[in-house]
Formats: sequence, structure tokens, C-alpha cells
Amino acid sequence: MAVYKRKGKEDAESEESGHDARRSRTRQALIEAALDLMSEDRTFSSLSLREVTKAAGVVPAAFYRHFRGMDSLGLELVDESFRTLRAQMREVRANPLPAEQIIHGSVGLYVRYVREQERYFRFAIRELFSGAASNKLAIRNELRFFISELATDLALLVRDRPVTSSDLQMIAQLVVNSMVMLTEQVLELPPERPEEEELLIDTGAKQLRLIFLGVSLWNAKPGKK
Amino acid sequence: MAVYKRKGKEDAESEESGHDARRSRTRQALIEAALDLMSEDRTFSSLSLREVTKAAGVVPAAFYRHFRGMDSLGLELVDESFRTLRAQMREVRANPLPAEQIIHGSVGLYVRYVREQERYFRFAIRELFSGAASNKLAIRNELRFFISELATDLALLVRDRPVTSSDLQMIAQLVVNSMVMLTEQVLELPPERPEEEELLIDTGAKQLRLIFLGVSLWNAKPGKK
DNA sequence: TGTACATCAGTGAACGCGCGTTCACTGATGTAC
DNA sequence: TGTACATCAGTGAACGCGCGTTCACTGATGTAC
Repeated sequence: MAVYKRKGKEDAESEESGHDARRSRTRQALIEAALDLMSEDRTFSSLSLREVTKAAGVVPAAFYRHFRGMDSLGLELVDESFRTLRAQMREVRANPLPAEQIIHGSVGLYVRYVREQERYFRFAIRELFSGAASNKLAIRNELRFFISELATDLALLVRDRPVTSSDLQMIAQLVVNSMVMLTEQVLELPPERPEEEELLIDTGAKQLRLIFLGVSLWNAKPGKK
Repeated sequence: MAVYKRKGKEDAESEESGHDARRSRTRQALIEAALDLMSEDRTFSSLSLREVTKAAGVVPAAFYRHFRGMDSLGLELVDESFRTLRAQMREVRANPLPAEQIIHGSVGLYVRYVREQERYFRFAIRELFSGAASNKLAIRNELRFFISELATDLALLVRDRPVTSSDLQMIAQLVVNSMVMLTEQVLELPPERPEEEELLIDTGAKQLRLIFLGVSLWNAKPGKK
């Protein structure tokens, strides 16, 4: 049994040859294949290992060189989905306070991002509502993370009033919930319908404005529950 | 080929004997079986015809005496789900205007109703986000119906201000969306956790109050978009 | 009321098919010397 | 540089299994007379 020094993992993997490059190319092909197969109304749990490998252009047995089974591919997809989404959120969060323009602009950015990354959002939203327990839990945790971050931002908005942190969470949850429902609507749109997309953005932005109007009155008067 | 007079369909079907009674008993057993099999994290599309018949206690071929295939069973489930939900909504709607008590009370009623009819709501919410296109469409239409009804009710709330009917729809959609997300949270609760259930009701009610606070300011000042 | 017959929900066997998983293998890539 | 050998991603065949659907059937229920 000999131990060899291995080449470090290459950054640009797609055009390489060699064991490592081939490995990660096939692995990526399996991930892409699974996402593509879910583009219509298929659930992840309804995909078969064999059809994923077929779509990826490898033999069924090759799957096991990369994942222990479909479950483990599912977890990988959750990770991939939220890795990019978290990065995006960090960017958007770097924006200033929510004034009218900013709300509409942020919703627009988000919607266009959903469009761009349709396959990941489709996967995530389906797994959130009907996926395996482990995926569901992982996604709920990611959402809770977004909610907490948003609650932190909201604290600045209401710093002149006594709003409890659990109320901040409640408000942030309402906002994130609205974004989840908006996401579903965007994914439901037929492709290439910019007018309808704008309509969704307008309505989504109005709903956020409505919520922020409510926030501006929250605990403003002594009529607290 | 002789034509016989048939007995009229009996109202109390469960304890009867005879062709018709047996027919509707098996049919109901298939429906119940499908709902029960979805109680964990299974999607309707992941159920097999054979396991549904097995759970219903009949042979696979018997399925075809009642439904053309699984698709047609799915449509039947959508119908059943919303038939009862619509009746429930009619009752709740018979209540007066949303003051604080009434919001909390209505949310409480709704949540307890979801608990009671868990299987139907689970089916509906899963199909909404990841079901077959036809089921998805049917459910979206039912939701649109609720939104329109709610918009009509909201019109009374804002009759002193110039709120467009599309804004009323936008507001009603926000409310219904929040209820959808609340439903998912209720279904996610482990059974028999009254404290956590109350917490969900409190939070849901607060979110509605927040929205209605926003509504009370909507177009109140000339600062219209 | 009694008998002969029609109806039809449910049966049980059969079919070809795609499934997940296993296994010994192949052959290109990489290493040791 | 050249050679012998190790590594290992991907192959192809095989397995037993549950699947959807078909079909002629059975036997209880219901009707005609």
C-alpha cells in the first residue's frame, strides 16, 4: 500500500484531464442533471437514481463514486442552493434603509436573481414544502437565518420605539414569508414575460410597503396588546 | 341488454350492503388510504397505485373500477379538500369586522381547523408547491377565489379612502399568503403541542394586525405612488 | 314466493419494465525509481 | 527519459423487486317474470 502525493484540486475544473478533474466533472454533471430533471413538475423524491445518471451521461453504478445515494445528493443540492443565495443576500443587505425606491429596487433585484437561478429556487421551494425531513429542516434553518438577519436590520428602523425582539422576529418572518410566496409566483411564470414579471415586482413591493407602513405604527401608540 | 331501475344512492353509505354501497365504501377507502400515506413526508406523486390499493385493502386492479388512474384520484382529492375548506370559510366570513379580538379569534379557529383536517391541508399545500400542473392550477384557482372574497370584505374597511380594487386584491393576497405560510407551520408541528400551537396563533394574529395597521394608513395621506 | 338470469365490484394471475444495488472489470492517469 | 506498477472513475452485466395495466374469472346483489 503506497501513499502518493496528489495534485492540489484545480480551480478551473472543466477542461482538465486527470482523475480529479474527471471526478468533479461527473459530480457536477450529476448535480446539473438532477436540477434539470426537476424543471417541470417533478419532485426531487420522484427522481430515480438511474434517470439522473442517464441524464448525466454515466452508467448507474458510477453514481456511487460520488454520493452514498439520492439522499446525499439532495443534501448537496440544499447546500449549493443556499451557498449562492446567502452570497446574494449579503450583497443586497449592503444597501441602505428601506425607503420606497429601495424597496421596489430590492424586490426587483431579488426577482431577477430568482429568474437567473431558477433551478435552485425551484428545488428549494419544493423541498421546503414537500421534501424529505432532513432537507426540509435544512431549508427551514436557512430561512430562520435570513429572518434573524432581517430582524437585526429592522431594529434600526424602530429604534425610537419599544419594539421587543420577538416582535422584530415576527415582522421579519412576515417579510420573508412574503418573499417565499413571491418566489413561488415567479417560478410559476412562463419564461420571457417581462411585463408579468414587472407586475409581480410591483405587487410584491407594494406588499412590503404596506408591511412597513404597519411597522411605522407598531407600538407607536400606547395601545399595546 | 336489459335496463334495470337502480336503487337511489343511500345517504348513510358505510353500513350498507349492495353494489352501490360497496362501491362507495371502496372508493372512500382509496381516498383515505392516499391521504394517510401522505401523512409523513411523501408527495402524492410518489405514491404508487399498488400501495394505495394495498392500504385500502383491495387488489390493484380494483382501483380502475373507481378512477382512471392516479391523476384522477388526485383531482378528486383537490375537490374534497376544498369542498370542506370553502364551507369553513363561509362560516368564518359570517363574522363581523376585524377588530383585535376578532383577528386573534379567527386565526385560532383557522389553525384548529387545519389541525382537524390535517390530511387535506397537507395534501393541498404539497400539491400547491410541487404537484402536477393540473392540481397546482386547481389549487391556485381556489386560493384566487378566497383572495377575491377577502378583497370584497376589505372594501368595507377602507370605504372612506380611495383604494383601488387592484390594491384590495394585493392586500388580500398578502393576508392569504400569510395564512398559507401559517398553515405550513401548523402542519410542521408535532401533534399534541398546545403551547406551541398557541404561539403560532399569537404570531399569526400579530402579523395580521400589523398588516391591518398598514391598511389603515394606505392612501390615507396624499403620498400615493 | 321462487327461479333464471343480468350486473358488476372485486379477484388473482400474468406481462414486460425500470428500479437500486453489487461486482469484477477496464483503461487512462499518475507515481516510483 | 523509460518502465513497471498503483490508483480509481467509469463500465456492463446481473440480481431480485415493485411497478402499472390487462384479462378472464367469481360470486354476491338485484331484477324480471
